[in-house]
Amino acid sequence: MSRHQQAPITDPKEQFISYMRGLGTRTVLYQHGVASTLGLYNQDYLSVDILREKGPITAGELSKLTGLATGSTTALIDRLEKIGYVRRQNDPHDRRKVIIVPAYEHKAEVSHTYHPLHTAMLELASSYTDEELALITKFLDKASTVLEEQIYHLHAASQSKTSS
Amino acid sequence: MSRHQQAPITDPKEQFISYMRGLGTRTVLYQHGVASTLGLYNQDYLSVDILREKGPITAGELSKLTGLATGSTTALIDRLEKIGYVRRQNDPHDRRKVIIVPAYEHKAEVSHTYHPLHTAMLELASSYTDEELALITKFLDKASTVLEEQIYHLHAASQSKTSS
DNA sequence: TCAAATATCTCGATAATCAAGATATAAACA
DNA sequence: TGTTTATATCTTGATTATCGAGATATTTGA
Repeated sequence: MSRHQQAPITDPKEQFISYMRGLGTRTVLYQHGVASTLGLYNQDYLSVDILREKGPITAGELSKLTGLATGSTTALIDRLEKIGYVRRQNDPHDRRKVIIVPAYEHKAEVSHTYHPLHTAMLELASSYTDEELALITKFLDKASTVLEEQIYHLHAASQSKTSS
Repeated sequence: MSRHQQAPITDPKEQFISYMRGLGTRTVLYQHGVASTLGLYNQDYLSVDILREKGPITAGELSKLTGLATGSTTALIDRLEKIGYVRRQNDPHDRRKVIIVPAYEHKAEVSHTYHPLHTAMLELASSYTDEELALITKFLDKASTVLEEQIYHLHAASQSKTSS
């Protein structure tokens, strides 16, 4: 995906931001591609990704994180449960809550889709010194924190919009 | 979004990859949040993003990049055209082709959603020396290239799967 | 104890998306 | 030059994700 002819960015910080955006778009497209490869809808694959990171969470938490209505989340979980990617479990502390437990580790096709990017990223990491890699990793951590805050504010804004 | 209790990652390269994944998930969630704020479907917002980077492209190219069927792409373009985000233009070199021209720059609400993240990223960039920022920017460039290659391979695989 | 709040699922309506097909145009071939 | 094949985009009917409202069960707070 080539960039069209805009005014060339000369400020290093603006250039940095432009590359962050480019990486963002490719990330989304990559995830869509993996979802399609696995025969999953985009939100289904995103949920797999969330569960991979967070481990077992409630249906309601998944609904909040994905931004889906609770009914859509139920349907999504049904789909994932049907193909063996998750299972539902009762919460012994709160009988209203349903815990969604990831179960896709046993699914070879899931790790199979991760593998090529994993290898390519290992190779990219290998091109840096230990110090450089540490700097980059720390940067990724900080960038993630920035995005989390932005996501939080977007949600807060839509909450207050809803109640007004 | 906190990480659940996995075995702590000790290898720096594996840690790097883990943070890349975390950033990826937040990126997708952030984009969904912005789309929702703008009242756009996720694919609509992604298309705005693609057009922002690539400038005017044909309907078919947009279909390929988003992975949407051509009919869905037509409907998507209809929606964006309806709210003034894009306009259709004939290609003088090939009368079959329709060029999709971005027109959302005039839409204040679009730049308004970019603004908070832009500011936060400027601030993050400011915490680095010139050399560090250059290293990070170059890294982002390379990571994007890796993702592009992976996207390409995913598409190639699904093409060959289709024709078999 | 009762009322209010919370969690998840059910349900009917809306609309995105798919695949097949239609139509116009361009490229390739005889 | 004319015909056949390929390409580009839109149309169409079917499928299904998603929404918002509502139902039911459980928990919390007064």
